[in-house]
Amino acid sequence: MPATSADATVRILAAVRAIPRGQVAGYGEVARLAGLPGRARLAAKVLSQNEDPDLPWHRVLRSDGRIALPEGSKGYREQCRRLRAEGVAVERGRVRRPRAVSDLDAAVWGPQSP
DNA sequence: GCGCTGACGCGAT
DNA sequence: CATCGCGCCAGCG
Repeated sequence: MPATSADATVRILAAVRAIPRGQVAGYGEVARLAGLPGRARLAAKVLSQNEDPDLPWHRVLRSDGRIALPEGSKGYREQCRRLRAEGVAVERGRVRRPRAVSDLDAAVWGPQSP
C-alpha cells in the first residue's frame, strides 16, 4: 500500500497508462490494478485533476460501461470523441466493451509477477 | 476534528 | 434492463 497520496496518484496514473488502445476499464478496476482496492473514487479524483494530454484517461469508465462525466459537458464529448477515434463503439453515453479487462492484470503486473 | 462533496460500485427494486 | 439507495474513501473548507 502507498505511504502517501502522491504514491497512490502515481500508481493510478500508471495503471491508466497501461490500458491498451481500443480497450476500456472501470475506475474500480484501475484502482485495483494500482494496488488500491476499493479506491475507485480516488482514481476518479486523480483523473479529474490530471492535465497530461498524453494520458489515456478517456479509456476509464464506470463499472457499468457508462461515461462518468455529466452528459453534454466538455469532457464528456471529448471522451466520446477520443474513444470513437480508437474504434470503441459508444452508444447513448455507454461503451460496448470490445474485450474483457482481465488482460490488464498481465499488462500491469506481468505474466510472472506474484 | 467535523461535515459536505464527488469523473464510484453494487445489491435491491 | 433502468433506477434508487446506501456504503466507501479522500480531499477540502
